[in-house]
Amino acid sequence: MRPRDEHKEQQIRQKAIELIVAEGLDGFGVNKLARAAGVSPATIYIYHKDKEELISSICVGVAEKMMDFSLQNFSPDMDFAEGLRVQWRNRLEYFMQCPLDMEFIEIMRYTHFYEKVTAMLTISFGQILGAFMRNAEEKKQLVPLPFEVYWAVAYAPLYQLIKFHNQGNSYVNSSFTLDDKLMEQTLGLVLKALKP
Amino acid sequence: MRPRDEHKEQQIRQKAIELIVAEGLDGFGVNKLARAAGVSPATIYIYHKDKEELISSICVGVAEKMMDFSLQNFSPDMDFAEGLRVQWRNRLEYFMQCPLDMEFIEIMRYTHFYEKVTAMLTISFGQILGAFMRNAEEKKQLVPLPFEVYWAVAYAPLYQLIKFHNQGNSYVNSSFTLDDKLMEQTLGLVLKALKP
DNA sequence: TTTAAATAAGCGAACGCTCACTTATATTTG
DNA sequence: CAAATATAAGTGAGCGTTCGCTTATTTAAA
Repeated sequence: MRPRDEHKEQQIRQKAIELIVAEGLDGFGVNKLARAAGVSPATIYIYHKDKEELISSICVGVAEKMMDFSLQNFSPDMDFAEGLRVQWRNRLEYFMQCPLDMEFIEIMRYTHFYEKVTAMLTISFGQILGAFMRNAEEKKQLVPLPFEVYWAVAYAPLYQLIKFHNQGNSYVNSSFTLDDKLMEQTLGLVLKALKP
Repeated sequence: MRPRDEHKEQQIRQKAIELIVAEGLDGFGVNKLARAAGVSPATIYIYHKDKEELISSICVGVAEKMMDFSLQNFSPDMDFAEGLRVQWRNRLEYFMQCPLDMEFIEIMRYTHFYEKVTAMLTISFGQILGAFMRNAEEKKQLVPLPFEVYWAVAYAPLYQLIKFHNQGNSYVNSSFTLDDKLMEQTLGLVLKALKP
């Protein structure tokens, strides 16, 4: 039996992300991908049932990687300010290291492919971060809040900054670069909002 | 000369939004749209140069409508807390009245079609809200901040709540509905973060 | 150790179908 | 009639997917 060339599957996944980020979900095609990855269209169908499953599996793969990354050096028992800072740092570092992954996920977020990702995140992410929130509340380091309100205040600002950075400008400034100082300044405001 | 049936153009725009929200940008086609709107494909090309321009113009139209709506009863001279509350209320009301528009814009946000919208928003939105921010700073009702940091803290949480509402759940709760009380609670936290 | 059968990877070419878009024709107004 | 709208019926291009075949590797009988 001829063994798989793992490099080929890697190429397929990598080029798929690049193509979708560059040209969007429309404009992405299996034949185009095959040409870009240097394989035959038929080869793609050895690894994936169809186009749907191909995109889905890449989506879930990237999301898993991102989740693992953002929980590095993090524990739900941490003090609130410290734990939130670790997560902000992790997300920022991931986005700096893998900007393509980040853009890819943003594109997928509003497609039906993302439902599977949400299901996964709910299980792994939700449990850990739910515990983190409850612990912080018990230690009186966080005002008691519905989870959604907490999440919206605690994380949405960071993602918005990353969005501004990715598009390179905001509604008033014609250029914008996110750095550590800006992140700390924003995190400071968020902590001010959430601390009792 | 035979006059245009304006109802047809309206139908085309409305059904295009419905189709894209229901099936995503891929899965959206001119022939499908024609069938849904009850016109011939060729009729669409009387009103629009090509598919690109069709989507673009709908996108800009919706964004303009949304922007006008969110600036109702608002002036850059308003007190900070009051002005921010008016904007949050307007956005929430718009989203309650036109949930399809909101989902449509969210889908378009990460496509190249959105560049024209960003350009438009930068001019109209950015100037008014930039002025609002500077005024609030001068009145000592808002801590001095880079515009992007201000925007991320002031608006991103609301959009995140709307996102949770649209998808009907969050990472820990299996159902979520955004209402006035939750909005006020979140706005309270945001104001706490931004006030000196 | 040799070698042929077995098996899965991999490929180029093409299939059927849908796509964005056009053409030829009819309809409806001033 | 003149002129613009509206349409039914296309068009070629490109899509996802499959087919018939070759290649690389393992297995195991001779």
